[in-house]
Amino acid sequence: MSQTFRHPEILEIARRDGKVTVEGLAAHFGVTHQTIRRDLTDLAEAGRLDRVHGGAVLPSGTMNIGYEERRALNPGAKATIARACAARIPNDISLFLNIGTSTEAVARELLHHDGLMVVTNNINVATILAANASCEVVVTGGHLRRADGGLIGSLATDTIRKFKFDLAVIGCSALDRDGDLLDFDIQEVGVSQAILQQSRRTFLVADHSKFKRSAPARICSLGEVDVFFTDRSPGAGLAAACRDWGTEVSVTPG
Amino acid sequence: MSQTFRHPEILEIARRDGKVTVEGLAAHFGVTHQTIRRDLTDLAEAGRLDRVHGGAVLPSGTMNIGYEERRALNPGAKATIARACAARIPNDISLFLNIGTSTEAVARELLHHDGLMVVTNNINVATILAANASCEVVVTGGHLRRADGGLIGSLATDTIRKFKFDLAVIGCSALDRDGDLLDFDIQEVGVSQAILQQSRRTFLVADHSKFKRSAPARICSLGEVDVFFTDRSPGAGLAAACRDWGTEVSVTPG
DNA sequence: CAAGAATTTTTCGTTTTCGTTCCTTTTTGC
DNA sequence: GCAAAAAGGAACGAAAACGAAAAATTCTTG
Repeated sequence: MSQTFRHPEILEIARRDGKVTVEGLAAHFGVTHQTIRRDLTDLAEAGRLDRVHGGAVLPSGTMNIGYEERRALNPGAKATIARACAARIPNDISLFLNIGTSTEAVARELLHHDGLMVVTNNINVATILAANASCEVVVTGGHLRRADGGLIGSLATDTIRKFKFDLAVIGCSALDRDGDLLDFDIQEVGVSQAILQQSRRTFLVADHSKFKRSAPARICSLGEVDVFFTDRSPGAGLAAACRDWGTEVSVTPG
Repeated sequence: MSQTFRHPEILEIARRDGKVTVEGLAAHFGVTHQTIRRDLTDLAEAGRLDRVHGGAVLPSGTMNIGYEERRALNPGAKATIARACAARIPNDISLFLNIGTSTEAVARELLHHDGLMVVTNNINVATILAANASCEVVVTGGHLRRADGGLIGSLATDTIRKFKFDLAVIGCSALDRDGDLLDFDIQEVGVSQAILQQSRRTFLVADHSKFKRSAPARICSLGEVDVFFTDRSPGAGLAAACRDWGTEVSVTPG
């Protein structure tokens, strides 16, 4: 099979959106439908995509449906936040990425970084970063939470305690008015706290939908975070609190 | 390979833009297309870039192409062996599945089992079994080997030693005439040996293509395996040896 | 400076890609 | 069901890209 510039990009789009259309790709690349069809046929033959009428989709798709839907939520905002975050991550450092769609988006933006040593308890992050050959990927052990591909429990925390990271990039389920990072799962909270203990700097990535939600378990305060990447201003009260804490807030509207 | 000053810069541009064109590079360096083509050919041969018509792109990186090809090899035979193996695996036990396309096939056949507790150092197995809601999946930690999605190194062996399995289902890279299980990677051998130590019973799954190949590192002898699932008879000598060892051989032609 | 080596450019025939056309298959609206 | 519309596929020619080898240039090194 011959190679084209378009193939890798088509796969990238497919991974991002879960599907691609002949129409959309033809417009995107400025080529005819026939050319796109040929590309999709090639990729399908190589088993990289499943062909459907009008386009193609990712093969198999074992992942939880709810999770896929959640991932499709705010893709633009998430990607923008992730890009801003990735831009502040230097090459050649050790890095932790935890569970969450936002951190997965960061992983996707790190595909062209060099010399990273990434530890993660998120099986999706591991799969994404496997594509970056210059990146060493370490997976913590743990019980697989099928809702989101997270690895949790004592196996995960034990492994994390064996490392010391230059930087941790974490997500959370909710962020309340007091500036507390919250999560639904107490086990995941334990993992997150272990991460914070073992890292020199901490970035939080969370889009504005997290402002409104609530969750039962407290991870830590925003004050313990070095930079908070989001897509909308968190409100006057929280902004003032962040100034006091010395927490930088990076707002990049999607 | 000739070392021109252009090579590093081409790679830099490729990493920045994700791709490079013959046209663009020729203009950038002020040389002819032919010269750029030679550079790209060199870089592609060195595995630093993937050549495409009109230029080159960053290596696709995703799970080694060789792995995808390997998975596509003998799919029928692998599935048949896996089915025979899965039929001998009871419900409600603890189970280890290690690295390899054959064990992945077994995982696929276990999707309808009940109450399993599966530990694996294979990220693909974890993804496959995530679809089985009645199955608890535990992932060992470890360094991600992008060639096949395996998790290896001391993190993996340490985690394995924390468990005791009712059954281990393992694959191997090669199986020689003396009945020794072999592998290419010494680290993976360490993991496999740890698995054998921690499990009460052991199943080996290996299609006949493993009979002809060789590999440098020895895992163990077939004698330490309880049941050997394959698709062709391993030959008179080995069959006799298995009888002596008390190793059951299950041949299911694909 | 000159011979020799290495690299680049030029040239030219071959291969690949891509748009166009025409027709078949699948989906959709009634 | 049936017909219109959308998508798919095969074939062919023009244009672009490729690769090999000869010719020209640049770079060593004595």
